[in-house]
Amino acid sequence: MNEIRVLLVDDHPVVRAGLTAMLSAFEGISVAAEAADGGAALRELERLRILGDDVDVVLMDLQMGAGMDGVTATSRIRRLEKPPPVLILTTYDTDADILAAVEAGASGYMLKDAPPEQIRQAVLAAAAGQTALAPKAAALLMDRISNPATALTSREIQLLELLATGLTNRAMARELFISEATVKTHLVHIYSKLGVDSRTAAIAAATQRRIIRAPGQQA
Amino acid sequence: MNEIRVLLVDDHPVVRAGLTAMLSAFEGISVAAEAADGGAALRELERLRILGDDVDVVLMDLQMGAGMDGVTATSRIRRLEKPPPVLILTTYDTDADILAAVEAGASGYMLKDAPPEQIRQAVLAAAAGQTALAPKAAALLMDRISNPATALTSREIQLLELLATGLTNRAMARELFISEATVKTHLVHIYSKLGVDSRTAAIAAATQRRIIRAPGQQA
DNA sequence: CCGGGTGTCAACCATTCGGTTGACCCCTCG
DNA sequence: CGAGGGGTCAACCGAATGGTTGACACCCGG
Repeated sequence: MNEIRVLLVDDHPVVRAGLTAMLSAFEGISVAAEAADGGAALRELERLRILGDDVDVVLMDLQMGAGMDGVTATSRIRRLEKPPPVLILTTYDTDADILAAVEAGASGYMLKDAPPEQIRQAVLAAAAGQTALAPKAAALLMDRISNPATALTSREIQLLELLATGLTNRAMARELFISEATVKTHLVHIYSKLGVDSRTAAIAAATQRRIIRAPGQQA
Repeated sequence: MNEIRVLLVDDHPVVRAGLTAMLSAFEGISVAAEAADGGAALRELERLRILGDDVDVVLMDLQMGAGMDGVTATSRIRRLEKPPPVLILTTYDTDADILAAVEAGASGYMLKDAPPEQIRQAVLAAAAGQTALAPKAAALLMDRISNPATALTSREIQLLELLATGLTNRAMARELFISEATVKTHLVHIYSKLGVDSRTAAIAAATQRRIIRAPGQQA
């Protein structure tokens, strides 16, 4: 059978080198190209397509130091014609990251500290059109379905992230291009879902449950 | 001349593979051993010493999924007899990370997104007993020396910790057996020292600089 | 002994925040 | 097509917060 051709997207040369070494060591997998950010990834895909030389799986990091981030890149890729499956391979497993990735159209979510064999399995699954989820990611999505009442929407999580950076309602409104009234509405919903009654308590609860990352934990 | 022998400490197999591939490609550098966390690193060092086969540089990640973290491991290593230089190679460049690493006795601080050549230079510098700092790390240390006026009092830190749990001023006052007025006074001082102007921003700033620990952030 | 930092407290005021009600649009799913 | 959920917005009110000024007591070190 044909080799599975992978496009690596990660801003760290070290990680790209590691994945290249790791994946190339496996039978049936080869690294077709690398990119340091989302924009470069899209250009690579375009270039390879012109060569009639498509990739079977995109292996994408979420956090990029600069340029287009992984979520944006994933949704862009998924809007191409006949898009390749995008397998997220990242460091974190917070609700916010997982949800954003899945909503962007990722077909899998793996963590970088996974053993090589698991990463290989995930690449094979993605190439076959299946999904491969890290346990935390799978659990989160299951919980979403069974218990959507206490689940925050992605918009609410987005707000929560801004909240945790210390922004005022007005600043968040400007950031999200919505009115201050809407921000307050969202906050009320967030409070009730988290069982708190103030913004600081919401931050505490959200970081505690790892719904968001504590500020400073992020790139 | 002799090869520079490196001990890799990183919890991600992917990163270890990448560094091994990258460093081995350079003339004069070889990877003597790998470890997945601080404890394993110390055991590796011990083992290699018994074999009379010391390493020249320890390349250490700060964030470990489990086991001894990089800062602890660094200070332990530096307390050995004739300790090898420890070069931090990590993802983040927050104040707290850099300061903790330097205080633990690291002889360098590099970021994983650095180009291979810079990493090579840093390893060579560390092996030669010199220091190698990423630009942001260097800038931070300079700033610390010139501007130490941002130190919080222990009472203020105490308040900050309560603040991060989401308490109101009244609740903090009750907790500390002081009046609400005093709480507000402290808060104003905290704001000015942290360069913020709201409680949520104070939490963000304080967790970012690891003046306090984010609630529930222990992994 | 006095200056300065720390911790404490009070009164005041403008702003923001928390919470509610009600409303509209859009999409999806039954 | 209708119901429901998500997202958006507005107006309102009481409560909390932020910001200021001024004050007092304590302790340390010059």
